[in-house]
Amino acid sequence: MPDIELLTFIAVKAGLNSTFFTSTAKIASRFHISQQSVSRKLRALASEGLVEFSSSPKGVRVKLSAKGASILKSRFVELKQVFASHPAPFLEGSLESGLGEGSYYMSQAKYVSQFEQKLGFRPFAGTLNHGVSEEKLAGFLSQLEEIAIKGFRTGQRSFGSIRAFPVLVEKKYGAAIIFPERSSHESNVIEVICRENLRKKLKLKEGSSVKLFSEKL
Amino acid sequence: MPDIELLTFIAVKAGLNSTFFTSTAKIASRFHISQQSVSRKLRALASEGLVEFSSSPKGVRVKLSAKGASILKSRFVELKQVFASHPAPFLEGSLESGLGEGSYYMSQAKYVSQFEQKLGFRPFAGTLNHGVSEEKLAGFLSQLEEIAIKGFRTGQRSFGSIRAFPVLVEKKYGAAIIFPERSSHESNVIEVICRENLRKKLKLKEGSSVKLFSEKL
DNA sequence: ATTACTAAATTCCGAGTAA
DNA sequence: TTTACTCGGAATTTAGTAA
Repeated sequence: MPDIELLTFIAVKAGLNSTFFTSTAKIASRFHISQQSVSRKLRALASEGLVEFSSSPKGVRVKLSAKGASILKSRFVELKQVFASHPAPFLEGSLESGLGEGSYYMSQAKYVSQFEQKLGFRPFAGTLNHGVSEEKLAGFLSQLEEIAIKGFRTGQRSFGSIRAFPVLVEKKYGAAIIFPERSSHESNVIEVICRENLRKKLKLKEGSSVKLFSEKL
Repeated sequence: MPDIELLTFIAVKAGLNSTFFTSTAKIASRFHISQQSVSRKLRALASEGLVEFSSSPKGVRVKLSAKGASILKSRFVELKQVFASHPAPFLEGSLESGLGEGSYYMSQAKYVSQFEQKLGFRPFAGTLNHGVSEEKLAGFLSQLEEIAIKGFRTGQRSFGSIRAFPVLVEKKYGAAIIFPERSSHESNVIEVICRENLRKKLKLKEGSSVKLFSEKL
């Protein structure tokens, strides 16, 4: 595998189209490796066709090749995908059947009172199961406020903490995506608690499309 | 030094904020190295504090740490400097003779309908062959949006995918530079598909100078 | 001052395998 | 199925130098 570190260094110093004159020793001290290694690595990049390279007792002259540039470009595009993505302003999903574990939480007063206090609404007893794309979910969640709902114990059992992300269903109805403590975030199905009985109010049935919006609009 | 390849892979898969569940064997086959090496490298990333990592007999769960994200971010900024610096606002070239392979594509309905849908115009049947400097081409392309045109099969043969980069000819006419799947990008001659018969409209002849502009003006 | 060869030291990798 | 340990061999690095 080509030494991307060094290739990137050359690209930054020389740009895409110009040559760059320096010495292997200078590059070596920049990377805290030996002069010999830089010499070897430069020749390796050249033999792979990633740079044009010539050396003399005066120093080395290096230039990115088209192939080298295209390798770096593809890495740039990858990282751009990570850092420069514009998170969607809403998350579209479809209603799934089933009540989900969440319904049970709604019956626990210690959860409900926290929801009321921290989310600003008292949730309807049922929850919506919402089928979404995992990838879009991650991007959408990253722009939401995260609210911690504490766990507690009753005589019988312990209830774990819950992570809640406030959203607006169809830009209107106060709601929150909830993740019980140990859930992985990797499901295609998320649970949504709502102020009202949205299943009725919006006449939802299985497969209905539902959009969740960020509250920051 | 940390394994940036793997770190980038994790970033692309998991994004900045979510966890990613997979197995060391899957990652291994992606990179063509052994399962053992992936295991070792993941633990190395974790011990350097670049990822949060846990493993079980079910698989591995990985998440980028803040430190890991910042390392990738700095590499992103470096590459941005290289590719997004001062790209030429246009690409000048000269009309070459010949029809090019592209003309044939224009006769394939499955390509044409995709062009129409994704590029926003139905291309004229002919293509322009445009002689340009390879170096300038790379820089110019880097600032353009890239649109994927999918390949397909007919009874007789298969047609590969095409990469298309929307441009404006002479700041006016909707067009796109196209690269058939296996072409190398390293030719001096690129093919341009246009909304109209520019050869007539602009009274072009062989050797005529033509300027392609980025659509983002 | 350079680059880069040779050889020794070091690191890295993966097959085999336990848990 | 998993992960990850051991260990022998492969690959990489660098010190010492020649040119």
